[in-house]
Amino acid sequence: MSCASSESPRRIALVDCNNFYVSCERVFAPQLAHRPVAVLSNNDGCVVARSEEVKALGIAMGTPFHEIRALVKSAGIAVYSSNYALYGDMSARVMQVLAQFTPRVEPYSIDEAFLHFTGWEDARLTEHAQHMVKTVRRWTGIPVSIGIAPSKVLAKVANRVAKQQRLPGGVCQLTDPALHPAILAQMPVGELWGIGKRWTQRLQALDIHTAQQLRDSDPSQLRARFGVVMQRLIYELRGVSCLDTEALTPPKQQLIASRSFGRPVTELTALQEAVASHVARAGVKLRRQGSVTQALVVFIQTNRFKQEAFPYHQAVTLRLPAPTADTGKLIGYAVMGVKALYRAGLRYKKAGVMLLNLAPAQQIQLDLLHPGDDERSRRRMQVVDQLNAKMGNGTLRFAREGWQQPWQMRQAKRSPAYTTKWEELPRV
DNA sequence: TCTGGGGTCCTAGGACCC
DNA sequence: TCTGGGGTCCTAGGACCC
Repeated sequence: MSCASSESPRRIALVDCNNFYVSCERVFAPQLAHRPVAVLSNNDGCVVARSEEVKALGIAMGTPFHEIRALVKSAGIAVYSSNYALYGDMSARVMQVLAQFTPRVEPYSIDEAFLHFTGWEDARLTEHAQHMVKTVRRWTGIPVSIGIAPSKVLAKVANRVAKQQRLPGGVCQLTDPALHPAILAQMPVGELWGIGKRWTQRLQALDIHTAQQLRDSDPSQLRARFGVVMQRLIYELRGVSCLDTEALTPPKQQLIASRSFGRPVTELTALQEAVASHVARAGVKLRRQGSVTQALVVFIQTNRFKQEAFPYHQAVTLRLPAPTADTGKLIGYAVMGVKALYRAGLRYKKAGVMLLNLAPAQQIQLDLLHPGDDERSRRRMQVVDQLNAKMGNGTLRFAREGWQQPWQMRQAKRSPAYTTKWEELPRV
């Protein structure tokens, strides 16, 4: 196992946007401040973001929306469908502001980034971070919290402390090891970054209940039981940085595009349309990162929550004769895959595709019998992508994606794409 | 009626090779 | 009568994350 050898100790800040999706909605709807606000997952299925007021009402992350309809009404909760055009754009703005404070920004998710301040004076870090919090708020409208520590896992812990205890300026600095035991002893082991449900149960069975107890456990013993990931986590808790600190996000190795349907789908052609449109979305992502794919997985499934007479959940993997980034070719394979999977008489709930074995378009092995995408194909896809980027998604699409698309997901309460569509600019 | 979508890393075991 | 040992690659599945 390779952990950081000690030159100067690492200083890692985790910047996390508070209730990110809710905060994005509030930026353009100031009347929502201090009101309970919730944002739903795709298809308006589950609650995926909650304002503090909603958390106080006892609504858990991931609660199915239909379970809380009554409460939504009685408590006057403002509910929104997910608006990824807005959240993605706001995320990019926040990251851009953060980049002004250090060149080493490592985005981790849509609402989080690790920033590297190794070599800075500890005495100046809190103040510097507080300045970041203020600047992000002023320039984007998004509130953030920051945790600073010698490792990523401890930076996560610090961030949680900053949020929970509402520390001044939204910042918690845990660079002094003397502060760690008291805080880790208060923290249930299951709330650590990297410890999920299963591991929590297994750790508790070993009488390890708090983060401090895990920190004090024997790393090699726990490695034998849980694997190297757990060993690294223990070192991270001890302030020894073991996790990668890559500044560059490497290209994805696989891409998934899938959706639940707004209502059950029974027809083969409708399933093929839906899958074709998922392929088109995956294709855009594929080309954006300059990759080609060598294998395609298609899957369709019935409603897993329902007692169906015939629960059906099947996938087929298609190895492509030559690597490609051409949506047209991929759709051709995908609709064949759907046909092979399709059983008449079932009510399908969800379908999707995965692109696997991605490789850089520049470095593919050439095959005399199965040449890859030719120049015409590349230029065609380039035109499609550019046009859709300029005129809006779906402006130019493949006929196989269908026109009416009655299977589209529900999105009844979506706010406007305030920042990415001219027609939807906010009026002042 | 209604229950999201998109990722990563690690490990174990089988196939195959020398 | 006898039937090794070690390496690599691939895949499936399990764990985790937001």
